[in-house]
Amino acid sequence: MANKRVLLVDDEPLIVKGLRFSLEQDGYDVESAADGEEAINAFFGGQFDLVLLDVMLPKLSGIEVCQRIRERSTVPIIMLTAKGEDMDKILGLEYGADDYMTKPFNVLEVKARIKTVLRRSGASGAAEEKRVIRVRDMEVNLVNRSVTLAGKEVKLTAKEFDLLQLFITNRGKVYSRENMLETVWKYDYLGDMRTVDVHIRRLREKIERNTAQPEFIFTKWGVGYYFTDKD
Amino acid sequence: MANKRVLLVDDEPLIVKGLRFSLEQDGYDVESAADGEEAINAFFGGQFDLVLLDVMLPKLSGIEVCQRIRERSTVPIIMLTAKGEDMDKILGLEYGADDYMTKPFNVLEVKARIKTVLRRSGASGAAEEKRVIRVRDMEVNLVNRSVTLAGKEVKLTAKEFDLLQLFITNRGKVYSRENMLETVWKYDYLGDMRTVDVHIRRLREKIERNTAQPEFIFTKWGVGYYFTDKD
DNA sequence: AAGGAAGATAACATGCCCGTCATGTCGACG
DNA sequence: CGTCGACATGACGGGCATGTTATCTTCCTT
Repeated sequence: MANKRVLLVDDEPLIVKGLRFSLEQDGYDVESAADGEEAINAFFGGQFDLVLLDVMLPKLSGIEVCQRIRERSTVPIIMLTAKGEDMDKILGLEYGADDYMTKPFNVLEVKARIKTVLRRSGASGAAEEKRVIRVRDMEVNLVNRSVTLAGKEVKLTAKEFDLLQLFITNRGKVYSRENMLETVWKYDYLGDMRTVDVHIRRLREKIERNTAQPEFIFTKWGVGYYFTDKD
Repeated sequence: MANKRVLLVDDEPLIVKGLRFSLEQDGYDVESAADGEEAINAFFGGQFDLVLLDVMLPKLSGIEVCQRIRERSTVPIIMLTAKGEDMDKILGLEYGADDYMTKPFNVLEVKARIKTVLRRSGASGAAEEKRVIRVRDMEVNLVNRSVTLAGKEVKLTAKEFDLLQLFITNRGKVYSRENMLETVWKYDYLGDMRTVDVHIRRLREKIERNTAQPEFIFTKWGVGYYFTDKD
């Protein structure tokens, strides 16, 4: 099946970069536009399954773009709004947006919303993904956000679960710390890289029987971390 | 349309009482059973749209009951498990449960899970409920769990949002403090009633322009609180 | 085998949510 | 109109999630 095509409209290069990277990782085809006019041209010049649309745009505001698109299309639209921006009418869907997200967000959130919106619009297409992932005696329920190890529930914090989800849904893939910060943290996070180490450690303490000899999350020296289901 | 029928199986009267009350409030018909044998008899003696099933039961364990039901029915089943109980196989759905919840839970959670499971099983029946509720210039998005007031986002904590959700989806209904503790708090909460007052206050501070003259959440003297959309 | 870089670990700091308590204020009713 | 009980408010403290820093350990390179 062809990849889903996403039109990403934002004038902040940082956001475009981060989202493009992660969405392409997930098998979306991403086209981007940096202002309202570009967005309109791109949209009507192509075929898209979803539009991610910043509200505050040069030339033509996201709301206007949204309305213009809605005049001729029912494509799912997710609006991106800066915190504190006046969101009247967006949420109420008067302009036809299907969902919105407040900046700053993290990429995992965006991906989750995209899936929800696509599923709701019926255009999901993608085979229904696994809700429960098992690796040996670990079970991760992505709906519940719960984890059991040998049948016993393990309590993870939000970040720990996000990390585990990233790893377990991309087994074998090595993630650098930058990578993880880009995906699991909000995109405006500018803190220390060691933060990742510490979260990995805490996660390991909860899911590994022996943190010195992990069974799930491995260290790739000089690169980052990865998850494996091989013994 | 006829009410959804729920079979509630648990041997702890406190749980049965609390869930029964809240579910009936929401328009479910609730029948209950206190042990495994009763459960089987009740189930095959009637018609149910959903089963809530404690794992630890006298006479016949919840897992056995689940299996027996599955031999002849695909009714949605949500298992209730005590913390730390061995959940192998339950989550993996080997015995055919559709979801599970770890005790202690709060009633709002249970209701949310019930809706999800019913929707998933296609038996939802109920008209798709509103995802966004508007009262004057307040918008509450139950999917996002976000609230805007005159277009500006208001950040609520989990409990604050739960309270608001309870109120706004039952406008005009007066809730006593016991009532709220039963619904929004976990059922084993045994603390002070004043706790409710404080949460109401904090919620008011965020959504009321003037807490002394509320527009949304009113005090019913000697009884409790209620939400109204009237001016 | 030694040294240095990278990772693991421990300890601490901060911020937020939540519950409790003490005190202030208000509303119902005699 | 005064009193008492109920509600509102302010302040405090515990607990948890998260991030930072310092120190120890391990692994790779030479």
